[in-house]
Amino acid sequence: MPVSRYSLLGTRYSKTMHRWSELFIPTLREAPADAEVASHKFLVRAGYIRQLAAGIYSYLFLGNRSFNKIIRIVREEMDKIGQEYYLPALHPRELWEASGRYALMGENLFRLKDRKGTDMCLGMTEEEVMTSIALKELRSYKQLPQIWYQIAPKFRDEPRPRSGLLRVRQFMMKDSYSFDIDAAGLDVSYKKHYEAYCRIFDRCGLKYMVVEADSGAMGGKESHEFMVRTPAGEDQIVSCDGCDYAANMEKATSKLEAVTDLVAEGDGKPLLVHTPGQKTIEEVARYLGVSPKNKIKTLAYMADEVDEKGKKKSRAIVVLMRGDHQLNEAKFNATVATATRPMEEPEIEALFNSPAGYLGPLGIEWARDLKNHGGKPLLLVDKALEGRVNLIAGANKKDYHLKNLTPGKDFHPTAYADLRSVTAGEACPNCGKPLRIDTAVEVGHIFKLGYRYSESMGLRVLDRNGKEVMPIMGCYGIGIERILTAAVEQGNDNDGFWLPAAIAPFEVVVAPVNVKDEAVRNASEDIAKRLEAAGFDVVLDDRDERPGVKFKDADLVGIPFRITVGKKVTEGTVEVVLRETREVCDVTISAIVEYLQGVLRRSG
RNA sequence: CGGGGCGUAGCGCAGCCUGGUAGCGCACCUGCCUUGGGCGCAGGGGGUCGUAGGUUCAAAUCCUAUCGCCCCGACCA
Repeated sequence: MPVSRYSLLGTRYSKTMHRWSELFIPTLREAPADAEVASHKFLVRAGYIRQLAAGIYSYLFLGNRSFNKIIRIVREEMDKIGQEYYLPALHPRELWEASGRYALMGENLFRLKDRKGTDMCLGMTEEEVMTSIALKELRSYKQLPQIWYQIAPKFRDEPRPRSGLLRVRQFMMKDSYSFDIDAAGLDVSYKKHYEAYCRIFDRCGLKYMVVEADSGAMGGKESHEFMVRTPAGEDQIVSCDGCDYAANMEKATSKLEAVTDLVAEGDGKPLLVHTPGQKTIEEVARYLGVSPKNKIKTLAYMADEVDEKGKKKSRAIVVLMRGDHQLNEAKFNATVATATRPMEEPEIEALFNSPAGYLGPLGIEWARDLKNHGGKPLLLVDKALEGRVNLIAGANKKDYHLKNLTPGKDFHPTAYADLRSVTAGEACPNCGKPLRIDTAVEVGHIFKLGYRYSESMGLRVLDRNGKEVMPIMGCYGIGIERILTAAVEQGNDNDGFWLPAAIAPFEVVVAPVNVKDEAVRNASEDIAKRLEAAGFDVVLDDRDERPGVKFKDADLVGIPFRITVGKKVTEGTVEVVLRETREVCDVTISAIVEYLQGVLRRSG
């Protein structure tokens, strides 16, 4: 069977040759006005999707075919490492309260009531459901490890759905969960996912990169994101062309060039200097004739917390950065493990006894420890300031700054932490070459969860000594429509897009130039049938349309190969057109199957 | 949630300021014509002007409310 070729690609959709004239492929000459990004415009124009509501889309014939091909690849690879489940999307409130996420997820969780008035919600992910199964069923270390997954719709009431399929409210997700007896086991499950994900994205034809990611405030240890570079993306990733370093902005670091510290003035003690009207870092630096690198930027935040009794309390958190550096709020929030907001003017006055613009770390009693802070304000200092001397900061007095400030000597930070956003061109922490920053779409995420759910939901098994232990978990996600979206973003031009053959709705479109010409028509039918028999997903454009119409549609809808059947059939020849390069090649009709198999093998 | 924009035929838009017959291009239907890049000619169908209320002799147009969609920001295990 020539189908053996398909063990290579493994994407054959169904054993049916489709005739364009009988299909519903509503292509549009113009994109809807509200589409901004390329993938959104083209998927609508190509008749893949139609919008139902903000962030909610219907998949038409072509879209669904591509979608199913992606799912098939994901399923095949996941089946190699885990077991597929099918879990409900409709969850009882209690389940989410058990994990503490009912409150945590806030407005992003879709909530509804059943007829009896019972609170329900729509699943955003399935940690709770999977863990509850594990909770009821897993008893012994002998049953571990387990990897369970599903491919099912997820619901998130996003504050702002956008960019077509990139950020939506209902989407298809492959989510899997691993349960291991110990951290070493989790390492294995994690690695299996890492490798499976690489195979999945490779087979889907994506040019992706794997970046170190922040595991957030969830207490996880290790996390990687699978990213596809595209200007349409919402994430920023930092990477190095010189080595394989790559991380997202929340995690990225860089090697900083050494800074020349100022020489102490006077007796070396903090020295008050008059800086009338000079508020910004730039103004002060220029006024004093120093570089912003020798200045301290003082940022004031509040963490609003609610204690067990429901009482609100706010804690002041002050951050010191090098004058020319930007605070990364994700790093900051991860460090303090809570949500924060900038201080308001009265709060600044209350803590510093000074107007904004002249803030500094002196004269305030800071907490000694991040956890046991005793209600005192926290002073977090960015690592770039560690070891620096004779810096300049605000004096907490209008129109005055202080010179000769040395952290650890003149004031005592609660903690040093990496709080800085890397900027493009800084040196790679591994090899020193300049770093680049790109926007990207996150198509997959693997994450060592740890004991977050085992603990909150009370998951225990007996180990080989008969002792109760908490299994350790990992969770792993892939956004199905994001694969499609990223593929479209990755391959498009003015006329449309081309998908990698493995995820294209059809691999080949056979386009007879004139269906009223009997020789052309017969040859087209013959070619389409032979390709179909050889295992290709093929569509025959048998519409009685002018060639221009067929070519335009073929260019638009993402099919990677076109066979144009025209006058040259009388010589026994047709044209094979590669959509991506527009390379055209005359091929003998009798050799067409072998030819395409060869092309596919090279491109696939 | 803050800021901005838009809802008129399937799609893209004009008309609104200055109230008085609802229009254009594409798509669609019929016929003829044409057949290697959205061809041409002729004829034709299709719109509660997002919704509700108000002002007016008269509202797509002015006023109020409301719903929806898009963009920027905030948010995003």
